[in-house]
Amino acid sequence: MGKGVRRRELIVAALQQGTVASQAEVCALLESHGVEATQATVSRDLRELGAIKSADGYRLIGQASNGSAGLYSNSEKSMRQALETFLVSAEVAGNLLVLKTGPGQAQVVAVEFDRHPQPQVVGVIAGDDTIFLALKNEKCANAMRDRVIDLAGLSRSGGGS
Amino acid sequence: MGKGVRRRELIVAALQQGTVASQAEVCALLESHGVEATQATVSRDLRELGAIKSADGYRLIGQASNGSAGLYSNSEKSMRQALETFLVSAEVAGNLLVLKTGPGQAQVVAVEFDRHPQPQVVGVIAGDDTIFLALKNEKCANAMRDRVIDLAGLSRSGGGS
DNA sequence: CGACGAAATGTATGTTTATTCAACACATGA
DNA sequence: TCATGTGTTGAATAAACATACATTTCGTCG
Repeated sequence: MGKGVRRRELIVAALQQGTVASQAEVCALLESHGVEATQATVSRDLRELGAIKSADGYRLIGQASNGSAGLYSNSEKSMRQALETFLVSAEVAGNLLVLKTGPGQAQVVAVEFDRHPQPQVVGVIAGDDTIFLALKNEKCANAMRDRVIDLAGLSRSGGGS
Repeated sequence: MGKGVRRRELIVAALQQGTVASQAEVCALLESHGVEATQATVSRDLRELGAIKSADGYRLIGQASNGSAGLYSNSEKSMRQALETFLVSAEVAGNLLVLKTGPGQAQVVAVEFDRHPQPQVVGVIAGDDTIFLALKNEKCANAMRDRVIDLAGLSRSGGGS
């Protein structure tokens, strides 16, 4: 687990610093920092990080306007804490991610999503013990579920049914 | 010089409308509008237009708004007023249309949708500042977003974060 | 410990995008 | 007219990217 985090931190740092033209370039950069990874892994990382590619190269969404982007920035601490404390389950339904918390705790968690907006999250609605997250598509929803479960420290097996 | 203008207009329109996943898809779209072009040409056009590609597909940065007049029945007057007053943004996610309002205003707007039911709207749920509209499909969702934005008098810029 | 399951990653390969190069269209000027 | 230059495009191809599947890693439980 920890190994991948370091790699993504490096990727985020690289993208924030200057533009990177290709995934191969990212691989080289990583290697120069002592982290080995193949293009395939970088491809997956970039998708997870919500990177976009323009004619200039890769960027993180909101990079220009918002200095603190990136999935693993320290601003995520409160998010993690909220999920660790309150999240009971996370399940995908189409492009919706449905989060369950203990009674009366949904708002607390939802506020974290409001506070740390992410591009692939289109909207959030919270009831008493349930949160609906509208994601851009089903893929995003699955990715977000995995991340949320990871942050909460839940096992990914349990799930539903 | 000027021949490709029509083609690029079509591409811009397509990108503003909804997500396009690949350049091949753009080619197909163009052909359906009677314009022939190969993937190579589309690749050049997209670079020229400053398009970016994310996991979701192609987008334009700095999208310009495109005014379009509408015909709206009298019964939609209160709807229009509510949207004009309260709507902040509207974004599609799958077959969902996610509307954002100011704090505490979502219910007011949602009530309008309840009051003026439309066949393509399958369901409505509202939180504090967010409304989820479930549409029959993604196409309906896009159409409804355009309509709502138009009624509210918003430009169709944003997208991004 | 060994077996198992989940997650992460690499390899190989398929898919998508960018570029090279030749052909064509159109304008200009001798 | 013909030669020449400029710009656009398609076909072929190279480069870049994504993904299916196999492998490794790591934690957990007997």
